[in-house]
Amino acid sequence: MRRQLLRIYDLLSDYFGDLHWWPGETPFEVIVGAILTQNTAWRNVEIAIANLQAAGMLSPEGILQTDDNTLAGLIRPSGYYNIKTQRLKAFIRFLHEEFGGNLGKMFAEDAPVLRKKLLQIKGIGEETADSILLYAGNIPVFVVDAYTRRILCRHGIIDEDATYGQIQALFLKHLPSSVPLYNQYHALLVNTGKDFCLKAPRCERCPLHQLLTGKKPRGKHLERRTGRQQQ
DNA sequence: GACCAGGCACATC
DNA sequence: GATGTGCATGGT
Repeated sequence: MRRQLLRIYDLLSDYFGDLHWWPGETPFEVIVGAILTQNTAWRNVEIAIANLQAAGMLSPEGILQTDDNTLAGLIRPSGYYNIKTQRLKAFIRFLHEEFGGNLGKMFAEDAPVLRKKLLQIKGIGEETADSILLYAGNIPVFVVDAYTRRILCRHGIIDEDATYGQIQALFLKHLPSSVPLYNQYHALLVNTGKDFCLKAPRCERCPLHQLLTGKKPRGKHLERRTGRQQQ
C-alpha cells in the first residue's frame, strides 16, 4: 500500500509539479478560505475573499465587528452566505474565548486536542478542521475530501463507504508524517479530481489511468509539466 | 436549464 | 447508525 500511495504521488507530482498550497496570504486568510470553500468552487471563494479584503475586513476583528447582513453581502459569491456568516463568526468567537484571539497560541496547542476543539465549533467538520491544521497551522494531518474519496474509490484502494477517519488513517499509516508531503498530496488529488474526474471520458486521460487499467493514458497530458499554481 | 463545486448540521426513521 | 434535506452562488 505504501508503494501504491507513493506511486500515485509521484505520477501526479510529475504531471502537476509543485503546487504549494494553500492559496492564501496569511493563516487567517487560509482559515476563512477553508470555511468559505465548503461545497463551493474555489473561484467563488476568491471573489468573496477579495470583497473582504477590499472592505478591510479580512481580520478576526474586522469580521467580528461587521454586522451579519453586511458580512453576508460581502461573502455572497461564495454561496450559503447566511450560514457561512455564522460559521466565520463562530470560529472567531472560539479563537477569542480560547486563545485570546491569537492564532499562534491556538496552533501551539497539542494537535489532537486542538482538532477536537475545532470540531466542536458549529460549522467546522473534519475536512475543514484538518485543512486549518495543515494549511494554516503547518501541522501534519492528512486532509480527506470528496476528490480523495472519489479517486481512491475509482482505483479500488478504498471501499465506497469508507469513513473519513478510515481514509485518513490509510495515509497516516503508510506515509511519513510530513507537512510538505501532505500539503502536496492533497493538492494533487484535488487538481486531479478537477481536471479528470468530472466526466468519465476525461478519466482516460488522467495520469493515474494506466495505474488502474494497465492501459496508457490517452491524450497529450504527459507533455504537460507546467508546475502550475492553484488557480 | 441541468449539473457541479475542496461540507456541515439537523431531522427523521 | 443510516439516510435525507436545506443551505445558494457562479461556471460549464
